Order: sequence, then structure tokens, then C-alpha cells
Amino acid sequence: MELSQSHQSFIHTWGTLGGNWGINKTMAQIHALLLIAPDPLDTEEIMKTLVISRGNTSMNIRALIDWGLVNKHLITGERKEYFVAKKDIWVIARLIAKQRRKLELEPVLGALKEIKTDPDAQSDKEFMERVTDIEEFAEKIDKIMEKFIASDEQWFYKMLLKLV
Amino acid sequence: MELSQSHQSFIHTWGTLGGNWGINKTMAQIHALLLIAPDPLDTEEIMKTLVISRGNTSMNIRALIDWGLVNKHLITGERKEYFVAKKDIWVIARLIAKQRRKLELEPVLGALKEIKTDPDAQSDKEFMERVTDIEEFAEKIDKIMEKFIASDEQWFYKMLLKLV
DNA sequence: TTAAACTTTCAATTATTTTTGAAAATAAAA
DNA sequence: TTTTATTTTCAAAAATAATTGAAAGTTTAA
Repeated sequence: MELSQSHQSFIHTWGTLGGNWGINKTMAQIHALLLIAPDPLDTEEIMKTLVISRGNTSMNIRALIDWGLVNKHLITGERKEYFVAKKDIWVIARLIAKQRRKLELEPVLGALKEIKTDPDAQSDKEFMERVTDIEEFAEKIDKIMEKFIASDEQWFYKMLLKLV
Repeated sequence: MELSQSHQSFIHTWGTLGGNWGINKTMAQIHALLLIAPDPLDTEEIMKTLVISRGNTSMNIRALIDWGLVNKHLITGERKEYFVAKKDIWVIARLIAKQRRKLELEPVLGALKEIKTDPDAQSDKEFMERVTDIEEFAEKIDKIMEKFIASDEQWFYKMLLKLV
């Protein structure tokens, strides 16, 4: 598959954004390619289009499937696997939020709670205050994300109306 | 300055979190150290406490000041500069959101708009739909961040009440 | 002025992350 | 079975990012 200029820009943009969001560049680019592909693609085609190795392609497709952003698509009579991306940006955002919450926020919350159990820390008033402030803040962000992840699109738009 | 176990954990945790948030590890660790330091610290003390080089320390303090997370603190009669971190987690969150919006979201919005002007793209119905969906979503996130950045703490708590 | 105190810069080094590609594993077909 | 098609793994290589530290730059004091 030849990529037009605008398709390339899109893949590049999505790749850069991914880099900022804990998704590696190749993973984001494969995702971008599948997002704009009208039909399911196989590994071979993804490799060739993005000019990346077989191993890299395989690993990152796997990751996309783990995150729930991409699904396998089997074509009867064909042996190899094809892949399709979920197209709804709302669904995509929720899936990404879910992973980031799990991989980043939860461990930090755990670590902060752990720190607060240290007797040394407890005797340091200022320090405890700082840790507690941050913990409470992180807890709130966690709650918002939880809500967001479990929500439907309507909730999001209602929220926007209230906010903006 | 000797760091207690809990202080070390805190600095480590904050450093890890920073890594996920576009802030480099050292920058986040210096920030963490200043967050829990009862008094302003000078470059020498930061270097020694975190066991990092002078150059690294200088560059990252500079970055923290650019982001608005840290302020210089001059002591009369002393020649060297001391540094203090803003302690209010609410203020910190807004300052970080401001940078991330500028460095990450805005360029993506720009790129998406650019892509939409390409005649090639405009004739590709599916592609335009995808790009437009993402653009509209990003626009909404941008608006929320703008609101958040300009808001006060009350706004945030009111929002939380509405949401959760 | 000059010297001392302190800060910044940046080329070179070191550490970390990503990618490759060939071999091993798996699965379907003959 | 055995062969062929396809996917996965992972050690080594390449690419990228972070860090050092010594030299250059600044600023203040003498």
C-alpha cells in the first residue's frame, strides 16, 4: 500500500502523540495505519507500508490487541490473520485511559500509601502534609478516570456542557 | 542532606511519575526534593543529595523555573541562588497541564487542521471522517484543559461534585 | 581592573529504549 | 506423518535520550 502525503502526515502525527502518551511510536503508527485503512490489513502489508521489521510489527500488534485497540479479523479460507482498529475515538480514549490508569496512576497511589505507613515519615509533619496533599489529588484524578472509563459518550458531553 | 528511606521513596515515585508525564526523571526528582525541603536549597546541595552532576542540576533547575514550578530565592548577603518549589498541588497541576497543552496538544491540533486542507485528503471520505473525529475530540480536550488552567481550586471541586 | 564565586553550555560518554532479523514455535494443509 | 505458512521470541545491533564534567561565561566583590 502506498501512502499519500496526508496519510503519512496522519501516521506521523499519531506516532508523535503516542510517544507522549506512553505508547511507543511504532505501536501508535500501526494503530494510525489501521485507523485509516478501509479494510483489514495483514502483518505483511503493515510491515511493508510502514517499513518496519516483522518482529516489531508482531510485538506491537500484540500490544494493540492487549490494549483492546485492535481486533483480529479472520477471513474464511485464508490462513493468516488480518487486523482492524476500533474506529470510535470515544472508545479509543477510554481504552487508553484505562491502561494509563492501571500502569501509571495506580502504582503511584500505592507507593504514596506505602510511604505514609513509614514511622519516620509520620513524625515529619511537613513531609506528611506534602505526601497527603498529593495522594488526595491523585485519588481524585483516579476517581475521575474510573468514571470516565466506565462512562458512555453522553456522560462526557454532559460533563463538557457543565464545564465549558 | 541525608535522605531518609521515606524521602527517597517519595523522590523515586515522583521521578517515575514525571517520566510518564513528559518531565524527565531528574527534573522530577529535583522537583520532589524541593517539594519536601523545609528550606530553600542551593545547587550544591541538590547535586550532592541526588548524586547528579552540576550540569544536569543546572539545566533541570532552569527547566523547572521555566515551567513555573520552582522559584529562585535570594538570601541577602549570599551570592549563590537558592531554590524553592511551589507547594500547592493544585497550582502544580495547573502549571504542568499548561505545559503539556502547549507542547503536545496544540501541535497535534495544528497538524490535524493542516492535514484537512490537503485536497487529496478531502476526496477521501473515510479518512476525513477519522481525522475530523479525532480533531473534534482533541479540540474538546483542549477546551477542558484551557478551563482547568485558568480555573481556581473551587472550580475543580465543584466539577468533581458534579461528576462523581 | 583582577580575582573569586557561581552558573551555563555542550561535546563526549553512558544508559536506556527500540528495532531488527534469524531461529524457534505454532498451526494448518498435504 | 511431513511440509508449508504464519507468528512469536529474543539476543544483538541501532537509535535515542540522559548525563557528565570541564571549559567558557557571568556576576559580584575586592
